[in-house]
Amino acid sequence: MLSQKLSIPKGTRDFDPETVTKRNYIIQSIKTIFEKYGFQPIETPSMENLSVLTGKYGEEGEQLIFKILNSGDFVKEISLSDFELGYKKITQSISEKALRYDLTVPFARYVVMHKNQIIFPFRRYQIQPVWRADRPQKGRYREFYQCDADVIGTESLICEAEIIWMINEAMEQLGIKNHSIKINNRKILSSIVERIGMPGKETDFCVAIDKLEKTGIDSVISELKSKGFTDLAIASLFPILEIKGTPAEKLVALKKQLEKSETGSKGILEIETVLQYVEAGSATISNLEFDLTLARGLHYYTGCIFEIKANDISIGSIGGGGRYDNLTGVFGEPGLSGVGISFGIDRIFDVMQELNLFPQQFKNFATLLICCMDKSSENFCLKLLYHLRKSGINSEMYPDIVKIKKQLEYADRKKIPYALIVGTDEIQSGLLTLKNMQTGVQLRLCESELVKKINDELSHQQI
RNA sequence: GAGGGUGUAGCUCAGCUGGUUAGAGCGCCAGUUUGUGGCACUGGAGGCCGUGGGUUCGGAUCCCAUCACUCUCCCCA
Repeated sequence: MLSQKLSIPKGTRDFDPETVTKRNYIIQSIKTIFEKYGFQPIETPSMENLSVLTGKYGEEGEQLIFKILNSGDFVKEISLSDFELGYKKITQSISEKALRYDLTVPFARYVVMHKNQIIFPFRRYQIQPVWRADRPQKGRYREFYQCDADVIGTESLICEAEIIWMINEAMEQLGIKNHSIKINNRKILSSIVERIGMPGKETDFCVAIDKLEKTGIDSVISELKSKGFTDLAIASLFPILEIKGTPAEKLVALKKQLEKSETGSKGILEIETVLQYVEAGSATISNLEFDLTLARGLHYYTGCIFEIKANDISIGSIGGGGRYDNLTGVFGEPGLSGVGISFGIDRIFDVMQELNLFPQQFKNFATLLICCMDKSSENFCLKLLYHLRKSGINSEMYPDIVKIKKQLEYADRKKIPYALIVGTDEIQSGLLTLKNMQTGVQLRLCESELVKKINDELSHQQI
């Protein structure tokens, strides 16, 4: 045992080469789709001024923000009386920066700060880690990546439709076949709350109803009761929640229930329009569900909301988003409407890993290993190495003069498909020994034949 | 914030109701093969049994505390 027990902070992870390669595959796939839809990348700092983040995520979310201790003597500003005012007051004086909690709020800040140079409607994507001081568990980390794409500066519901296409394309590309894309509308939810006579209780309602699928009707009822919903209100909720069928059927039934509500009708029209747009541009998306119980926690959503679920794995949602009418308002720039989607790539990774959806050929990086037999052959090998790399063959050379057994074992373990054995025999004859590690077959070739041979075999494999 | 579970070799774990040198599989190293990997065989290294205390003639095993990890709920990606 080593002298010290090393560890990393709870909820964080080291990634080995294979894992990073797989993650990059996911990121690259999503990035390609974002760009295909005309989204442009931005990046923002890992840390924001604390004041940018506070007041945006509700009380629960606020607790989960990782704050950064001020540098230097941060104690000198604190007086004894500050202590009596509690930790919140102290926090203000010892921490003025924090790690970003999501990508949407920093994006809103970015939009306001750069509004004069941005071309609206602004389509941006952003793929960066975020941090939450949450308690880790399955599928939940304290450091994880989000892949966000948002359009800001238009109210057009075409953007919602495009987001649905993108989700669909991403799931298809990654091979997550059994998934659901859920859509709902916050306006519909508010009008339901209104209709059952509980205005102002929207947040409580959303939080409770969101769990319907997971915990069942009884626990939702008891949660609503505990939040002060009357029996009458709960009873009048049933006809609405019992609406079933295709999205179109649900909309018809819901219309009857909410016809008197202006907000409700507007929400329904929005959903209808989005569905119509989705179909106008492509065939029906069969995984798309209109789910009245979808609520989503973030309180800044005001219109359509989305969620992506992988149905084979119990891991929570693998992505979500929605429309927010006034996100930049808190930064002094009202009237900008936006809509966005966020993919949780760490969860997507877990899902793909469990379902074995990653392509197999990820394991090898180098295509060829030069096994150099003796000190006097080194210079010859180095020259060869240079030429091979220049010819586009990913190559490495075993850096020490050790037994060939050891060098081949190295190639084997790293899944390098070719070994090139070079010693005095090869140098004298000019014929190099190429070994195919999979078949064990060895050939004697000159250098130009070698390059051709490898390129031929590789291109065959890839087809 | 509330509640479970688990800490023994690098990894996955066994070790029953306390009993002498703490085990297995996999992995690692070496050899069988002085220029040939995977397979097989042979040998080897590697453990303050998470930490501290208690009960006992005797503790990996029982009791208490503590720390770490993990899972569920809350909330979220």
